[in-house]
Amino acid sequence: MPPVDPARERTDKHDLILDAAIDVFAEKGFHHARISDIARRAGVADGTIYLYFRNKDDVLLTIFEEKMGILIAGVRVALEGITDPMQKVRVFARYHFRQVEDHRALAEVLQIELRLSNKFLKEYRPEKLWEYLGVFATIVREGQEGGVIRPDLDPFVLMWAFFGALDEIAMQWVLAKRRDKFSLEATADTVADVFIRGMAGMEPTAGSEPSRPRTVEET
Amino acid sequence: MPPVDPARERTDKHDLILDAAIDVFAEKGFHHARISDIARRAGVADGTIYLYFRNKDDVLLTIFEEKMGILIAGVRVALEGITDPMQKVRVFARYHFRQVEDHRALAEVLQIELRLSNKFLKEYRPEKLWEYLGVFATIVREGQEGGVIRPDLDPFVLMWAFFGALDEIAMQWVLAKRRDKFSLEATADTVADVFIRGMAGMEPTAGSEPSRPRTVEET
DNA sequence: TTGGCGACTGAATGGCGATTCAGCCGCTTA
DNA sequence: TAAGCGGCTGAATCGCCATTCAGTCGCCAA
Repeated sequence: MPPVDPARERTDKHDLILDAAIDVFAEKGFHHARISDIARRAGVADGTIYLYFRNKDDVLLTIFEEKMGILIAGVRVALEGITDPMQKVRVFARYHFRQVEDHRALAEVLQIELRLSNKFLKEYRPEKLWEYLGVFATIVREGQEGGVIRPDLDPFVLMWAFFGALDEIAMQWVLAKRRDKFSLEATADTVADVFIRGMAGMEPTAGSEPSRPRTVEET
Repeated sequence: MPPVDPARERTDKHDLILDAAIDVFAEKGFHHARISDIARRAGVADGTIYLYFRNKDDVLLTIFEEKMGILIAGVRVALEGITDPMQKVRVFARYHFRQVEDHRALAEVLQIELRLSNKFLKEYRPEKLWEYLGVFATIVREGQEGGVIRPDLDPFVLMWAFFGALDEIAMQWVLAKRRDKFSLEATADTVADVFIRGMAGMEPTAGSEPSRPRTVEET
């Protein structure tokens, strides 16, 4: 029986190639990955990839766009219903690291390979990344409006600093031989905790509980 | 008159090529940079580069090794004589950003291009980077021993977090079209300040002033 | 003056792998 | 049954550079 829905079939192959590409890029790096490697892993012919993507760069770009879109949607859901900005910071950190943990190969590609060339960092403006980071900047701004975060701190600087911290740690985790050497979740709490204390501005308004951060060691 | 010292002459060409390579890598990216580009900019023949370096990768690696060595020596000098760990954190951040500002092309190469492939992050262990970061970890450890930094924080996690924060901000600065859009020095103070407060374990010793950080917009 | 040497040159080589495209296959429709 | 078509194939092409190496140049020592 032929595929009931050709569009569905099409989508399948598109995803099949992307997933294969994530694995191959993670394993060999973008430049050392051959189109034929991706094709073989996806179980299609080399030429088929060009029916779905303009070229090799386009494959990488598409991975970024599609996966970041999922990430952004996910973090918004994770933050839903939380009102305390400080708690939001902690949830953001945990969410970020959980994604890294659950999608190791993807994390590797995004972290290492996307920083790979001018193509992706100079010419190409990663809107999706900004959108993701913007979620954090918004948390900071809300915290400042609510009086729990010092108003003299620039939300954008904090956003970059926080993301940089998470990203660097994730990078080390990804690169580490023994992935179990340290727990990303505990680390998320440590980082969130340092930022929370560092950003805290004044006595929290009565009613919004202080949400004392837990540290890694603390029980 | 022939060069008095042949070794000196040799060194000159070695450096000439490295400096040219830094410019070219920064401009076009490692993979799009051609050996002939470097040669032309250095004013030597293509083949000459192979008299001084094993291959193209070796040129990049050498840039990293040599320049990181200078960076490490420099930060140690900058920290000399400072005893307050918190002050050291601030000086570290300022030093880091000053280097980025003063050696824009180099910063671009180290930040963007060194993250470029498995070659440099998986197979190659950047000892020099660890040595540089280790300086920060030592500051933290000393602060913990002196009782000014909470002892429950892992120095290595802090080290990565702090470096990640600095690095991400530097990256944004390097990528920014308008380099004068924000001052790296003011930003250094903001980041250092957040970390200092975040790591602080007890009432600051009398005498160490809180040093309110400036924000980007603030003049 | 000649021979030899080290530093340097830059055109030619060679390999690699992204991209192309002529054609196949299986299904649908007339 | 035949013609048409969309999706797919994968071997051949082709451009791009990193790397090589035969040869040049200037200098010195014999």
